[in-house]
Amino acid sequence: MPVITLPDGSPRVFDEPVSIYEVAAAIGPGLAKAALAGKVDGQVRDTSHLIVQDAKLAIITERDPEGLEIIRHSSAHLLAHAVKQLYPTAQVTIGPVIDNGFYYDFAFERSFTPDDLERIQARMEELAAQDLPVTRSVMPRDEAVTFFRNMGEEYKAQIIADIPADQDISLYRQADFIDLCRGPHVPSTGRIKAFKLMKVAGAYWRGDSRNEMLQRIYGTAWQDQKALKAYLHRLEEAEKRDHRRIGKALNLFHVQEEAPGMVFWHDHGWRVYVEIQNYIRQLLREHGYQEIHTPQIVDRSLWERSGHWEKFRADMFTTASENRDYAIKPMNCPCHIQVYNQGLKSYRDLPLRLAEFGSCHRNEPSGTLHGLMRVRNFVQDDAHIFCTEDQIQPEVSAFMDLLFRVYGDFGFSEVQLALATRPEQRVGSNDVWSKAESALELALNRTGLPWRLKPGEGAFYGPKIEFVLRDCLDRLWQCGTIQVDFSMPGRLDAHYIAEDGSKRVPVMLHRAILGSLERFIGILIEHYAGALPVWLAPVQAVVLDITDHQAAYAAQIEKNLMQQGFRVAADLRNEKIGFKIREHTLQRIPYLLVVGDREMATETVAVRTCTGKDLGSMSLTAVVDLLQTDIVRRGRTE
RNA sequence: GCCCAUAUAGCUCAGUCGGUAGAGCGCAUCCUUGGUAAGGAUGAGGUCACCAGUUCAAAUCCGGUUAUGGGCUCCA
Repeated sequence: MPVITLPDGSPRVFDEPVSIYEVAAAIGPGLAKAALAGKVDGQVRDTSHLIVQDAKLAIITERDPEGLEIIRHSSAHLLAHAVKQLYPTAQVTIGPVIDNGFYYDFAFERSFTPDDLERIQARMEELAAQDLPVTRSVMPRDEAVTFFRNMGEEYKAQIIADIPADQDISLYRQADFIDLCRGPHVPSTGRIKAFKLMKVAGAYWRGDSRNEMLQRIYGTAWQDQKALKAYLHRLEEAEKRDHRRIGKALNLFHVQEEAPGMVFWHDHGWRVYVEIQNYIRQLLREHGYQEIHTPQIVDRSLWERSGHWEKFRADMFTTASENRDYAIKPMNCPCHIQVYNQGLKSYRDLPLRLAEFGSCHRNEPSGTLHGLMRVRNFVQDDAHIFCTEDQIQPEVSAFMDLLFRVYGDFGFSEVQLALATRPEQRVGSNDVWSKAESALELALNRTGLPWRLKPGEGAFYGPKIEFVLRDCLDRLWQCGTIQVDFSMPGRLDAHYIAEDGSKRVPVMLHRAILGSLERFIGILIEHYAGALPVWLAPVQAVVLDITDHQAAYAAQIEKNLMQQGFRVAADLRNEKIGFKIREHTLQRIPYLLVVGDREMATETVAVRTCTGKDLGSMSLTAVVDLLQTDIVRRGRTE
């Protein structure tokens, strides 16, 4: 006599064990039709699941997040079903749910082509239209291994063999297709109504590059066609924001074959770069940092002592001259320790904060390069803080204050924080690790913001905090970091004389707010869709004459604003005003200053914004105020 | 680095069955002096990424190289 309690608290009494479907049907035929699964005492189950005892039950439909997840999971099965029908020699492996969709990895003797994808999609649609019932069964583990091995599914058999022997294995069947799966799944294939196969890609068996390469088919799935269309539309919008496309359209930078992973910055892109650098430079100076500059090419002996030559040689560019080997620096810290080591340091010198916009090169694998986001040559807003163990917490807190200020100035209001703690392989005593970890924890708690713990994910040389930004398309970007380093100062003989006269090794904090400037600019371009705020815009205003009667007046305004430090240009071409406005609007110039005979007579300009708003005529002083206000506000909307 | 795809004019892209290359935008010249997202005419511009091969003939078919794109892996 199970009593089922529904989410609104109302009880339903049944005479005998009931399935979730039957409970839904008892509530109403509409709900029975909509039910995808049920949550029984917090556990998501198939609609066929039999409830024998009193339980809390929530019926899951496509409107619930769990419902959508089930649809995606079942879509992966539908994909595997279609592939097995069309290509019987393909072997199935795994097919999980991912953000916005699913994928399934197959082992197949040849590559899937885009044509195959179309055939598979069509077959999936047929199978969905047949509304095949999906049924669950259970089998002992060893039996399941034999079962799949007999079907020729070696990979599945391997997966099952890794499951503890005493555990039963659940299988899901739809028509002639049967797959190992934890479930739950939709009651029948007709419930999968909106999906699209997106692409084929290689993926290693069990994610290990030593294993064979499988073929992964990605798909997206939604509760209905409308949501699918909205998602595909979002993808198109994201593509329009692609920084590579905008970088070309706005003439910001280019890359070419002869320098893979390295950027040729053009005038307008470099203006943004320099503006950001100067902003950070000024801020660091205000916060007690010293800016230094160290060599890019350094003898291998330094990299041997730092440990890089042994561990990361393949990732460094090297060069040689007169029988000496050199490496092009992949990071600044070993050089910063060389600056620290000039002159004996006292505890009174600490904390010592050394910053550098150092050009670093890393020989990243060719397949990972991606526009500005993943490059081989980059500059970070990098700095190293040399301090005592007791100074870790105040330094980290001061850094975080600075970081939130910077992110705010760039228009990012949402920042996620995470603390990565000691990994298995590490240097330094447990005492020192505990001290550093609790210092970071304290600094995190001081912010009053939630943060996530990533146990074991710290570097071998110390724990770290990671800062992740969310952009306007809800994408996440890890930019900032602060890492405690117990290792490198000692390796490179950094010392200070403590209060008691003893010689000690300082702790080093590696820290960056923006990370790679190249990547950060890529993020900004996509975040703003190229329409950078006035303080960063390569050209802040363009003066446009209506006819060449006003050319001299327009040129004079351009010169005036330029002399006041603004980035302006004049467009005096013999073109219609509408044409010029269109062009500069597409170039995302924040303000267009139009001058005709009327403006010339009254010594004003007519101001139009990038978004098409007409601000009317105003004097040059008013324009300066307008620009100045925007620049001071930076990326803050309030 | 690995898997798949792609590479044609400055840009975005067509190019069928293998028969010596096309559009729009941009650029140049001329006309037009026009008040808030494209005025008109004419013209120039390509060793079809690179290297080899099949063929009477290759942008097109085969192989290789490089780069790019999407993933995987890596990320001090």
